[in-house]
Amino acid sequence: MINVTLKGGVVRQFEEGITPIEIAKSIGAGLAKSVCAATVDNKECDLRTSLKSDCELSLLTFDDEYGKWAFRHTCSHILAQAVKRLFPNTKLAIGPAIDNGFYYDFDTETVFTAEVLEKIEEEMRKIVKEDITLERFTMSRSEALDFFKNADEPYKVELIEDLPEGEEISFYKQGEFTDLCAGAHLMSTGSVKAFKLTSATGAYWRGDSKRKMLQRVYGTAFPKASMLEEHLTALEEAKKRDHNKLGRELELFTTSDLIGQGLPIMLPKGARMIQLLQRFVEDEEQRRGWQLTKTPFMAKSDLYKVSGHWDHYKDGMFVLGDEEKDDEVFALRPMTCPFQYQAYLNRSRSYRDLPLRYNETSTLFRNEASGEMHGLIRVRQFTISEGHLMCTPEQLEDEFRGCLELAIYMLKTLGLYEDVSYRFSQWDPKDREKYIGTDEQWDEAQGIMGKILDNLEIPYKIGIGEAAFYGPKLDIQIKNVHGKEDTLITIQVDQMLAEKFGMEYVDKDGTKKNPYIIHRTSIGCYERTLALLIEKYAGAFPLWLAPVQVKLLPIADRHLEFANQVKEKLEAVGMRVELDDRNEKIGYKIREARMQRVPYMLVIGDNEVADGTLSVRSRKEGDLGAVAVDKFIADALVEINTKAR
RNA sequence: GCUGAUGUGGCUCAAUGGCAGAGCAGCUCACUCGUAAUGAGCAGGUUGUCGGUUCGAUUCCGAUCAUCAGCUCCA
Repeated sequence: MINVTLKGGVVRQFEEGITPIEIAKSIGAGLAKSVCAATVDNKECDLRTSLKSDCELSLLTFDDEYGKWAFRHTCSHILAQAVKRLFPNTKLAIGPAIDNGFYYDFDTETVFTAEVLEKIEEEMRKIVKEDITLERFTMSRSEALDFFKNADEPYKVELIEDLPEGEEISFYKQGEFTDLCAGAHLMSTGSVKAFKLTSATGAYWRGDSKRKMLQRVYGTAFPKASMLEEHLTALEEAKKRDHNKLGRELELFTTSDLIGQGLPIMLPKGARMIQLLQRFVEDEEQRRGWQLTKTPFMAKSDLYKVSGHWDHYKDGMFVLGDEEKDDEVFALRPMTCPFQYQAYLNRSRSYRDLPLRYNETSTLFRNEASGEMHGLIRVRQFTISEGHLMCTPEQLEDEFRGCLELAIYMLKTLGLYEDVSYRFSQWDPKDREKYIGTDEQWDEAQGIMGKILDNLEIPYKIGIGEAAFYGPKLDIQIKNVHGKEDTLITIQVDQMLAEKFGMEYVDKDGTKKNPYIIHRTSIGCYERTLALLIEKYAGAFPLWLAPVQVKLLPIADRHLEFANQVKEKLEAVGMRVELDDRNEKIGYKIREARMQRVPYMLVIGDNEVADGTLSVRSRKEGDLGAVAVDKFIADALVEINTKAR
């Protein structure tokens, strides 16, 4: 007999070898039906695992992260089984659960069009109805290899070949379908009550663009139809916030086939917002001891040869001229680093000059591959709140913290702070040619940065192979409305480029040393940040950022004179005001102003003209009634200056 | 760059191997109106671009450009 500690600290005795599913059944039929996976002594495991000794057991349902994972993973097996039934020649690759769903990669001649996906769904419904039991069993590595060689599943063979010798390999079998698989699964296909295949796309085998492109089917699954329905509705709602749609509707930006891909045109309202952000950033940076530089948009190839960009980044640059034919070749800058270094090199530096903080509102050009552009998030020309900070080793930690605090201040002001996560981006020693510097330099830089991050108690995950070619990064990540993650802000530690450029300072003892350099952005790229703001606020921006803050809505022509007086008054204090002087009904004018997400609509009629008031309508709270003009202005200015939402 | 889908007035969407249509937006006129759409009229298109097949192409075929979903890459 063994003692099993259940939820709430209840200890119960069971026969040795009992499984979590049996324990769930002993507790209740309802739980046995809804349980998806388990943890034993906080280790995730399958419901079929036999328990050999005293342990702590949690039974996980769909409400638990890992339960969800097991549920959706099982659905990916159902998908694979259905595909194999319909298209027996299909070769299977991998099929994991992911955020909000699952996918499975297939190699097949059949193109998975929408109609084919419908057929596959139909077959999946049959498999669910058949309520097939999933059986877990194991094989040795060599048996497993033979099994998949016989089954003519080359991708599975490759996966097993990569596993260490002597490893016991687990399988799950459901009816005629058997798949290689670690991790937990449901007991039977019948539990997967609601699912949907959402899309089919291409995906490289093992994420390697040199290898074959497979077909990836994405789907999602829930225990109840109502939950699926809710999820799909939420996706539809999210689409309405998509900056690429909303930003165009609100006339913040547009694109032109004649100008080209990844080159958005900022329309007056979008340009105004970027100007507001830029002024805010430059002022705040100045307050924090940053000095503005203004450096050229292009340079001779020589500069990039010193920095290493020519060797490591040339494909990503717009090169002007032909290296073979021309005496001099120029390139548009993809980064500001080497330009600001030339500012540092303007004269000899002493330790007294450090830390030296250079910022710049810097437009960059990157020749992104054609399939990678997306709205304002991924573009070929963008403007970044750039900065490079030269300091001594002793100053590094404090200065790094200062950069991080600035970034956090920006995020909090924008209201994005709660939405970000941190990634410590490290190099990949297996991919040596992507980086400059020695192993020792990388170990040192990453060691220092790791220590700083730990001291600052930042909760980060590690991203191997995500470093810049010259050093590790702290990336502040954010997800867009579709759940896709991008880097919003980055802070990097670099101890290599100073040496390459001969950047030195004279230390107290009279010796020359290379400074550490922190590369950082405070608010990120204005285009990308704007995109995230559009999605965050669904276009209803905080008052300080709203391109139009107030719309004046006179009821009839005779109110125009007063409306114009109010307009002048508001503009005199710097407010952004529009006057809707068309011959339209007030309801119509309000409707339009609301669709433009204007924060305050001011209705002006006979009463207002007589009393010198404004009938204030807030986009959030609706009709607020009459307010004296001066009071409205005073309140609005407070709201703008506190950057309150 | 790769896989797949899409491309029809400013926007949302119809239609067809034989004169391209609607709603919204726009313009004009009337209405001067109190918190999410007043009515009437007018105008707006080389069906992304280039080429091919055809008596005839917006429709079929090819190329190209752009957009979307994803992969790879990346701020």
